[in-house]
Amino acid sequence: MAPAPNVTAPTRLDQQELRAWRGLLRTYARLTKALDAELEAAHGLPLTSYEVLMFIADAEGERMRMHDLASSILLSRSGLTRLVDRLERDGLLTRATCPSDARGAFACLTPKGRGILDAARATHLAGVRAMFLDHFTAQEQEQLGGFWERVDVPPAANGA
Amino acid sequence: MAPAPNVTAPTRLDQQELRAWRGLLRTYARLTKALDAELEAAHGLPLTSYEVLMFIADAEGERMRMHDLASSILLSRSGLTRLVDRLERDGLLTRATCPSDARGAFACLTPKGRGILDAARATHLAGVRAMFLDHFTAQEQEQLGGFWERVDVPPAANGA
DNA sequence: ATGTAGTGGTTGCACGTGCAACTATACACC
DNA sequence: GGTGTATAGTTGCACGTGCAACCACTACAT
Repeated sequence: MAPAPNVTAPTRLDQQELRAWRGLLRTYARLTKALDAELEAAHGLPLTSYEVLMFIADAEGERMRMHDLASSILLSRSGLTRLVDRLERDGLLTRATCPSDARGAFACLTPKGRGILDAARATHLAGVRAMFLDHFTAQEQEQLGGFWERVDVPPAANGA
Repeated sequence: MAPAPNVTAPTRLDQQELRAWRGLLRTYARLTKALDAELEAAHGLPLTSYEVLMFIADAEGERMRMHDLASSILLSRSGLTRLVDRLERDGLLTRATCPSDARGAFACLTPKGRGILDAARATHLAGVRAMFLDHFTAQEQEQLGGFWERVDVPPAANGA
């Protein structure tokens, strides 16, 4: 009912803003829920556990410092501690103290962890593609990547 | 429909897939966390509570059925029950039984709830714009909306 | 009317998470 | 060498959430 979609109502989101924003929320919620369920069903592995294993597997020496791990998977350090506890209990990884810094601890992938991860990775990537990536052309994926980068400026500083 | 990028490594995401996918995860995590903190700091209102109030406020008669509310904000029904408990305790809304169906309950906005919501809405929308929407042109927002719609086909059926 | 299935909402319980406090180690400075 | 500050990781605690079981009511069939 208005010629100017954006300017009319600063106290409301207009139609396209709404679609862009709530779509993101919806998509994230649905995808992560579905992918988590899929992974859990196929390998008894929650999504967060998968992410930990994946990051470690792709790191040099198949081990990572707790701190780096926490920031990689966007989890608090305490949250990671418990998560690693569980994974260690299940034999998917072990802790090792860091030789150069006695404060630090490594989380190291075990062969069992590697095995489960390899299987889970196939499932998960297929899921990510089927539910998300395959809906876009290569060019659109590129574009999406650029979109995220734009948004990802931490505090201020929108470098013109 | 691309000659190469996708096909190379089925067991890994290629660079652009990675950017498109992990960017989504990152963006969602960062934005919701920041927006939640902002809202909490400014009005003592967690993001989920805000969403409940917002949906109710925009509904006819400023009231909504629990079930509809739950699906709107992507929360389990039990989760919503507790959330509404809290909001009711804080006087932001009240429950009312449905006259036409005695099983049903309405969640109704109170004047206090309306007041807080109005204030919170300004904060939140400004945040959403500053952190997200303003990084895109109107056309790009439109495009994003289309992207989400594509992904949002529930099970199969990718209607050509 | 009476029974049966289905739906709306709430409760018991367990789980994953974050925050703040704490311990242990590293590093800078005097 | 000793003191103070920062950092790595873990623990106590409380909170929000989902699942499954449950109750209340409706709708429909007999």
